[in-house]
Amino acid sequence: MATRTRRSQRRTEALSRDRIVEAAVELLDTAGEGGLTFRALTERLATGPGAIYWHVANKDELLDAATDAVVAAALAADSPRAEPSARVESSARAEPSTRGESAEPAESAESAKSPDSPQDKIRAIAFGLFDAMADHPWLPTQLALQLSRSPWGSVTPQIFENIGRQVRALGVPEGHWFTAASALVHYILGAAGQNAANNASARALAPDVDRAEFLDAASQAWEDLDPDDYPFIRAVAAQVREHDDREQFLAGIDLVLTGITALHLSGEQGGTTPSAT
Amino acid sequence: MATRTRRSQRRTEALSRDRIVEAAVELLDTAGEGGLTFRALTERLATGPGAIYWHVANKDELLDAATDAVVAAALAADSPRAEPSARVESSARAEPSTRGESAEPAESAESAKSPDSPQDKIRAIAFGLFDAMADHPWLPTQLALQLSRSPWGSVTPQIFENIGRQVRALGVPEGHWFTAASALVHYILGAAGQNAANNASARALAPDVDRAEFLDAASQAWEDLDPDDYPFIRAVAAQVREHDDREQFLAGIDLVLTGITALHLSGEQGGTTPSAT
DNA sequence: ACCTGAACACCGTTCAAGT
DNA sequence: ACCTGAACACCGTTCAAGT
Repeated sequence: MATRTRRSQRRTEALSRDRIVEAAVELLDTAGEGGLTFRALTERLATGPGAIYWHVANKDELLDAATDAVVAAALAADSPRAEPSARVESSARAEPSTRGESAEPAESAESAKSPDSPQDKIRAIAFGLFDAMADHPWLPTQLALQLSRSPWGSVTPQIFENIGRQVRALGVPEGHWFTAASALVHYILGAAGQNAANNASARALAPDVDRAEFLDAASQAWEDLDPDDYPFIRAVAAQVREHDDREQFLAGIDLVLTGITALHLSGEQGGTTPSAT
Repeated sequence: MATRTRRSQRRTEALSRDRIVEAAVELLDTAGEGGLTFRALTERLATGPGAIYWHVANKDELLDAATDAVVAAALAADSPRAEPSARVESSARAEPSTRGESAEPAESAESAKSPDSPQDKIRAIAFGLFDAMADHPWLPTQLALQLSRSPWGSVTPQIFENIGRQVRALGVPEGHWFTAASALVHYILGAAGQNAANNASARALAPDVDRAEFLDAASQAWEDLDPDDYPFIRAVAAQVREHDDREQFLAGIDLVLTGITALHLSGEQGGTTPSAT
């Protein structure tokens, strides 16, 4: 059942790489990672496999292109105007604690009260990716796969560059640029991906229950672990349940930002690498 | 050529789940991610597919078991005696800068000079995973896949628990346990995986050149990017080339540790989550 | 309880042939 | 230049049958 063939458009608009990628994203969104096959794709696009292979080298390239497109859209979205909590929908209470709480998060000397400080821009980028992963549950996996296929593929540099510019704007000494940007990128990708995976799993376990209810099921799995083997996890399980995902995510970012600021407050002459530059 | 069937053992020892997992790991190590097929497995174990399916539900479960085994070994290795730089081989110079440099990395009040401070233990766990990924290039990918399949699968809790205990030992207030442990785990997994991917790709590009030479090729790819679109990446590319991977990895960990310490120096009453515990 | 191996359904990819 | 669609090689998984 289901799988309504929306092929009613009757051969309008010729096939193109962009249309194929677009169809691939739709297929991934609706049918999941396993739903993207060349047969499903040919059916949706009303062609044969050969037509697709004329525009795209192979499936990996297609997946990379789909990943690229979604990430690029996420990075572009927060560029004009940062809308950090625009999508917060059900958790509007995230706003008050979103700002200036948690251990004075690293406000740099100069651009502290500016509406778009580097910190704010970093948070905006992070939430852009966070939301993209929530919208496209296959993104984290594909991101990881592409990263291991070709670490200098198009996506990683995109993210790294965007974060890196803000790190530089933060006033971090050049010797620490790579370390600081890496720490941010890895945290953002990892935490956002983890969160997306949590949501996907919870949704799978309990298809149509309320958010609160499935969060219950999620941390329940942690609480079911043997208390002798996993005392720490058991201890944080309850904590996790009570917390808003976005709030938690933001707290982690601010933690890393704090570390970065502490770094460049300490020594200008390149701490970790005495022999560098 | 190659593919020497080491099946000369002549049907000794019966089939078991452990033997299958062991064979799977060997296959993954030698033939890569695509090399693990049920046909290759049956050949190596001299049985039929049915025999394997009696011990293992499906391929995903087999991959999960292989991942579990390798991660468990990595986590167990640093438990008795921390040997942080035991494998450093070519980069012995990592030692002097490994300690107490870079922005005073978070030495907690009490157990500061102890041979096995929580910080040291965290670093040991991190390098255990770092080395495991270097030995098993398929690990990062499988780790990511398992994470998105079932976030509460056996591996994540293992890592989280190990790191978490040290976070607690660090004196972090309970309200920040999850945030601190998350930041560490995500950085460690992300950075170690990225590094492993870099090595794998460089090895693929230049099969048997020296380390220095392939690092060249690696950062070369970054330097080839359009300077107008990627000014930041171009700027750090040279920096990356000159740095030792393990040193860089450690610097990131210390950065996060610094952020964590700053966190709990600021306020004991649970910064991010006013309503928590 | 544990293993065999032929068979099935499905998938990515190719390619001679058309327009 | 762009598309068609039958065909190929390969893979995960099943299952009736053996011991």
